[in-house]
Amino acid sequence: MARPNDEVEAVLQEYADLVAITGGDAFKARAYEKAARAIGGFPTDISTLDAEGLREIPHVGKSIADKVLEYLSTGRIPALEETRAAIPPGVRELIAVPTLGPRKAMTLYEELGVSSVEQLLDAIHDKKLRDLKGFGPRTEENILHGIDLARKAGGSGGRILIDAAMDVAEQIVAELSGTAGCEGCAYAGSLRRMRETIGDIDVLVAATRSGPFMEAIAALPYTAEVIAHGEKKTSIRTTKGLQVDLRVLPPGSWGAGLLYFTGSKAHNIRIRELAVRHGYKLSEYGLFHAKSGRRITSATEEDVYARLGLPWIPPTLREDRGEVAAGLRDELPELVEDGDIRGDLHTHTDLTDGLASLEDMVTAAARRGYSYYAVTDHAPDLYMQRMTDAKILAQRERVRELDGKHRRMRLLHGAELNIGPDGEVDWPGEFLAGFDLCVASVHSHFNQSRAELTRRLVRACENPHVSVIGHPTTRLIGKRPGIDADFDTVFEACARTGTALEINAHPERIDLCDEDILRAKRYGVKFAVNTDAHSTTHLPYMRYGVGTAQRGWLTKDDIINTWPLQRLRRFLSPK
DNA sequence: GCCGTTTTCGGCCCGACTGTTTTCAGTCG
Repeated sequence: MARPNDEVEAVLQEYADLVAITGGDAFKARAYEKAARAIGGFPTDISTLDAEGLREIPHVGKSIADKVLEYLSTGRIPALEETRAAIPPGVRELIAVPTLGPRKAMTLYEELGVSSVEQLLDAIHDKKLRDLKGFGPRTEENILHGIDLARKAGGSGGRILIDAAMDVAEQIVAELSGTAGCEGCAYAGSLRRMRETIGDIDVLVAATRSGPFMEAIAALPYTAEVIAHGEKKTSIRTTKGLQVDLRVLPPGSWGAGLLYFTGSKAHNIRIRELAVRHGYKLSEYGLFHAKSGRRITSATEEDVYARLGLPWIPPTLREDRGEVAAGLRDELPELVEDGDIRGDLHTHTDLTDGLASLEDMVTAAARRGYSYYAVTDHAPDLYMQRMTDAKILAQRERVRELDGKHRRMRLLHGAELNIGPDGEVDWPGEFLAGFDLCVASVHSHFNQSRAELTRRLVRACENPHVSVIGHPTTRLIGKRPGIDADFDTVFEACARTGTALEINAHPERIDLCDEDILRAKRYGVKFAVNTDAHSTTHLPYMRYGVGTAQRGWLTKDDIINTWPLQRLRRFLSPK
């Protein structure tokens, strides 16, 4: 089930949309949008807050706090229901069509009575849009195209997994970097912030002449369509339906441009407000004096932040979750980095469902420069893996033989236990004691009650041999929601028992996610960033786990697989 | 509707591109 925060976020966002559609005060609509986002991302369960507590959430004032309380106690907000009554639900559906916004949607409804995508298609077919002011033949085409795209994107909201976006972005950056006149090229946007899914890719180029880059991107083999083509910006759609926006900036504007296009939007608004308070104006072209219009700086992100009294803020923190305030106090966390990771603590081989042999996995891991590496194949309770005591003990022999043979990397022999319906795991304590570490994860019975799921995870934490809870929510992005356990209780149990929570770096999982990490950290939990690699090609997924850990404000000390082996072993020893 | 070391009123981030316009509204990020 959705957290109350998510539910209220959706309700407030709906109200914001309806205010915009009905032509209400645009600032009021934005106020509701801001409050919706703030509540959705707020770490505390809002159903536990009173009016005073609610008003401590940014952008939540008296009016919205009252509406939230009303919603939480009655499930209704009269003001919202009145507005709903005036506007059929299908009208709101219209603004989900690209190129259709609240104004056009309302014109369609008022003038033609259109209140669904179906009716809109009929109206276009009957050429009824031709008579409307502001609607021309191209508008019709764009709407038809937009409907088509929205349908193809389906329920995923058109976002793709981070690794797929990263592949495309790195190819494009390589291509444009090699184009003559390129003085800088990088991807920005949500990809640079390492969000778990990516809506579109933003690529920046620093150059004095933009033409060659606009032509280069339009000519890429996987460019299916040029959506917009201008002097400063070109947007294309790839053959896989991914939108890429290319911006070419004067080299002197690089820092301000990179800052602007990295976002997030909420972070940008925050620092622009800061700029205004200093008597400046900040745009993608630089930081300017508001009055004289004279440029102060824009060459690097560091320069721009510094003039606003801030240290450089890592992109993964730029989500308006307090990073600006922390920066002003010089209290930004020293974030974990890729190079801090000393080993991977959750990996598989072809002894169970992995694709590569033990030797190949170990060789590939050593090549990554790890100082230790754990092999954690599935245990017997996942019976399709056909694990036996004899097989895992034989594997242990081979692991011991390989230990230290590859660039002196130390090997840990472990297992990924299955957390059964009652919280039990595969082997009794005396057998588990033979492992260097045990990861324990939920693999089935996802639909138990909240109480059962919670008790199940807590019992696993209480097992003295379980050191890490693997992919704690078991979600698969775009395919399966996470289990409905009371994770605050689970986090508390992890902290109490000294059990680490995994940040599973597989792009389909990213589990825990950034918001869960922020919540868990407040309980004093430790984390393990693991790839759950089933092949050598999965080992590089570590970067997505580290990015997610950064988004959760984690430092080296929070993450057990950045620790020296001795300290790690102490953590892994039976509790 | 929210917010406040210039303000409790009067602001609210800022700019690019498209399509319909002939000076600008709407949408998007």
